[in-house]
Amino acid sequence: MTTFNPNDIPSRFDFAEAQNRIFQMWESGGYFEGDPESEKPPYTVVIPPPNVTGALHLGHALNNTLQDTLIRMKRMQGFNALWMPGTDHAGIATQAVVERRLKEDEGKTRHDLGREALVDRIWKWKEQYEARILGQLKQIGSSCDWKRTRFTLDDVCARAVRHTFFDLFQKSLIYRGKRLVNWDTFLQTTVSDDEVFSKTVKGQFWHFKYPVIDPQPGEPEFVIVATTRPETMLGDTAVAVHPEPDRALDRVASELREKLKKSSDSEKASVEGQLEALAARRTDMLPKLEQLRDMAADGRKLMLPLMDREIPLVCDVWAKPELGAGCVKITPAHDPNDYEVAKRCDLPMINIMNRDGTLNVETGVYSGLTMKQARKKVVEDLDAIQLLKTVEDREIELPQSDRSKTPIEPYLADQWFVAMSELSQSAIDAVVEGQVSITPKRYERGYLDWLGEKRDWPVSRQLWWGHQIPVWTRACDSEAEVQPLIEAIQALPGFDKTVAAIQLEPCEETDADKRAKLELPFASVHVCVQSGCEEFENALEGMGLIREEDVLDTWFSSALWPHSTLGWPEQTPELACFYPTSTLITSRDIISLWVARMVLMGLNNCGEVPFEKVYIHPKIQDGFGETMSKSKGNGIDPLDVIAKFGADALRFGMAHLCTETQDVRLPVQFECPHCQHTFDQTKKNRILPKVSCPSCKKEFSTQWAESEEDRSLDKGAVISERFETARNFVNKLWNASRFAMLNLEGYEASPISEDDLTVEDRWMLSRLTTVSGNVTAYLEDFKYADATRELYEFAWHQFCSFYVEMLKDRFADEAKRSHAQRMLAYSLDCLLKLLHPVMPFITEEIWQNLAHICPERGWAKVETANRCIIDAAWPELNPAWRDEAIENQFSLYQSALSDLREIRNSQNIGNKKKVKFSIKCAADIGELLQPLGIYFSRMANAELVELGPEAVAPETSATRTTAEMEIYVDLDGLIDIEAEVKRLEKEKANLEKSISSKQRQLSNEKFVAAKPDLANEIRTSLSQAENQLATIADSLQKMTAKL
RNA sequence: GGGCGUUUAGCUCAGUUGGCUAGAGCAUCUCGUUUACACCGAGAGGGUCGGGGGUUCGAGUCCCUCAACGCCCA
Repeated sequence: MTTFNPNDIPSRFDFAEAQNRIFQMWESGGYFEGDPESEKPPYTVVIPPPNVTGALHLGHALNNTLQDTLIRMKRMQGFNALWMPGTDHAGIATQAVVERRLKEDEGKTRHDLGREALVDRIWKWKEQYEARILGQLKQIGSSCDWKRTRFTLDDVCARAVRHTFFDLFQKSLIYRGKRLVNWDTFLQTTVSDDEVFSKTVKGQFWHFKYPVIDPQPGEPEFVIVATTRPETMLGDTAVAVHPEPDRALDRVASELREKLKKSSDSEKASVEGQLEALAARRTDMLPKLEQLRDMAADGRKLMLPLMDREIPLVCDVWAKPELGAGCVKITPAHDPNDYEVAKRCDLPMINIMNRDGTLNVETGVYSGLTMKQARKKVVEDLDAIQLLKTVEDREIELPQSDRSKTPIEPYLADQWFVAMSELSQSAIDAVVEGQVSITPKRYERGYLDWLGEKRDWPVSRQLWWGHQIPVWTRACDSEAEVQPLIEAIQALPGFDKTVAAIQLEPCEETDADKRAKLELPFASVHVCVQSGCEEFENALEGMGLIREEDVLDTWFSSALWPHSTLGWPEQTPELACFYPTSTLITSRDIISLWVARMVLMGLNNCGEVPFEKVYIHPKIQDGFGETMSKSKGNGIDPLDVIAKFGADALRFGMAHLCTETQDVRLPVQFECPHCQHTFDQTKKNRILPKVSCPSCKKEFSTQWAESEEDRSLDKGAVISERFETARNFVNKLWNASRFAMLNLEGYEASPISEDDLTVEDRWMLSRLTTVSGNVTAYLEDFKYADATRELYEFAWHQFCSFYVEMLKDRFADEAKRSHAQRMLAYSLDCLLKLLHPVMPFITEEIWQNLAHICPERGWAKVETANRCIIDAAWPELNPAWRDEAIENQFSLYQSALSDLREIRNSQNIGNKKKVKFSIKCAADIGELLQPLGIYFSRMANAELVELGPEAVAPETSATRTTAEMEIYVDLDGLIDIEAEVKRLEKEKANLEKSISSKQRQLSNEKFVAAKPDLANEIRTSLSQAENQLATIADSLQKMTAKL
């Protein structure tokens, strides 16, 4: 071990070297570990598990910085802190990545591999990427208890999932039903709504004629319907007309008139045109629409062409009388709106599609065709029998799968649902009654509204990667089969209510003939099996029950995260100690998907809310106000920021941006790998595979580089200059500490008596007390920006710029040296601790360096410093040290100092030239300033020659005034009269403005009557300002005379 | 379409319950290497607080309205 020598400390913090070393020291020292046996009060945070596939982005950096800052403060405050880490298996996202890779590298689909082999591959992928993402979190400095790292698909979580599913199944809160899903025919899976994007494409709008069966005299022989998807007509089960076409047209017209009032001139013509068209329509079409409505009411039926199926004419508001023919064909199994109509009108739903997107047996001769082929044939066939009326070109919105980039087909499928009514209510109550608080409070509303809808939660996903649903099913063709089957199951060895639960799902189709035709069973028997009962599962399979292939929605396992990670359903010591957790920190887009579901699952499984507080942090956008994403090319990799600025700067920058109301805008720059020049990213250059540096003109590659040539170029980092401030602050702190250590030679710890404290010592103690109190309160309230602003201001502009500067004089004085050293060590100690939660690495490094010279610290009481800052005690200073009088005294000094410096600047007097000055002020003010008078010399190279009521202005002087003082700088032989006159004139104008505004206020009788105290304050400051004005006017006159 | 939020200096943001001449960082300009730090120090310039209306003795702050932008849910 080398001996520590402060002279060896470099002038810059080598964060790249220190970060890994320090992190390993913490981790191997067990500092991150929560102890379930501890006597200390617990404080728990569970990480929002990042997707295993994803690389870390700045949103993660922000999210984890905030969690780490909080958990580090709590750890220092003496809590038994546990930050629970882990990753999410992220169902479709992960499977899609691996499948795409399989396709690209080997030209295979998942079906070529089979379920087991594919899942095996995904696990391997997961191992690789999980290590990467956890490594990234560690680089940020996250003090998670890494030994406890969980994965939503590992054994512990799987047991919790299975246990929960079984419990809900048994309570009949899980059931199977039909639902229209977004079907990706390429991946052959459902896709959630947020994985569907809409694309505008050129398409056609076909108008068909459906014959009316037995039209009454005067009634039309055909009904016209229009569609952009002709092939879906094979699954039509009705045609709808509006029940009140007259009123519907009126409403549209009145909406248009409203719009006309508001619209600009350019829009007016188009709206007026629409109104006219509507009026014409009312004349032409309304009688026909009303007739159709009456026909529907009368039970008229239509003949569905090509299929020769009778379908009803129904009334429903989904039909839009203002559009097309005013009638709409209803295909319940393949259109979300039609699905709703079918539910309202009790229509049959005919599924016409196979899982691969081809048409099924329901479509007769069209069976086996793709949608595209079927479209062509349907149109041709209709045309052949003269039922195709017209075709028009039109732009249509086509839903696409975000994963496979292929069109989405709406599809009716068997799905498992969680019944939400009771569960939602419990989660609503938890927030309404205050067991869970959400910060900022405005997010409560979205949470409550979403839960209030109590929509059942579809939890099946047609994937292979995930928790396979633990239900075994057998279809029974007749009623007679059901009871014997159930009895046989109950008679199986080991059957027990704790092992298996049975549900009977009768077929929706009650007509036996139809069931036979559609090959539907009479009923399905579902058996849910608890975990760890493989023999029973085998027995079920022996009886012909087949396990459900679908897996659960990822959010199902995420919903259990706060308790599953602690070992539930086992009653582990961890669960007893750390549940409910304390705080959850996450982003707003998953409040309903994740936060709400955790609350209701926590209540269901544990009987207690999963966390007491939820903090929703801002989202990060680029300089254009767009969300950052890899697909836009504007995503900043936190590791690039760490490489350039250091982890502490990244963290401080993040926390500094984290304000209450605003999302965070972070202008994005490229950094040239050749010359390190940084320049703004634009919407143009951020999508290029290579960019040339405007400074050195050399080219570098970006994330888009694909060609061999582009990829051979060095890659440019995507960063943000916004972290410079934080990096500079890190450097400032580093150098202030370096200075301290260079001056602490011969340090001896011993208590300082209160009587020996100087004014500046008392000021520092007062400031430390105030700042530590504020920072603590801010962090407890999630006011990260306020906390970091306070620390920045204090550390830089008070501790460094004043206290350390003043200590320099005291170090030079042998008699004062030892005392000054002790005060410096003490205040630096406090400052480091306050900064540690936000800037853990540099504070740990300085802390341990400091320990080499000052192992014992403190002013009133001396104690041996903790070995590591990470678990040093959080500063809790005696509130009695807050001293407003001292802080005011200090600000007098500061304002005098800044006036002196301003005079130096405006008079262009070099720093090396010593000046003399006087301060004229009341006697009591003079007494306050006296002890600080010596510091004018160091900080402004100015000598205070006279102080007090008797002070007079020298013959040639520059004058400044404050409310309490007049400052005269003797400028004999130095003065730039013109500059001084200019300055005085400006000052005079300012004062006059201020005075007249005060006078105006005071002459306002209502104001003086309403706020007498405030009026008095203004009177005082008015008289001060008038005095200042008199002084300035006097000086101005003298100076002008010399011109 | 419904809900939430934002609009303050060239840029990114603060601005408590309405109250004295609206603040910070970066950028710009001027000066400066005095025993920590040029990733530094001192100073300066720069804002009719998105538009309009209202309440009030007094509005960046409260209310109404319009506009633009962002997010969430349909």
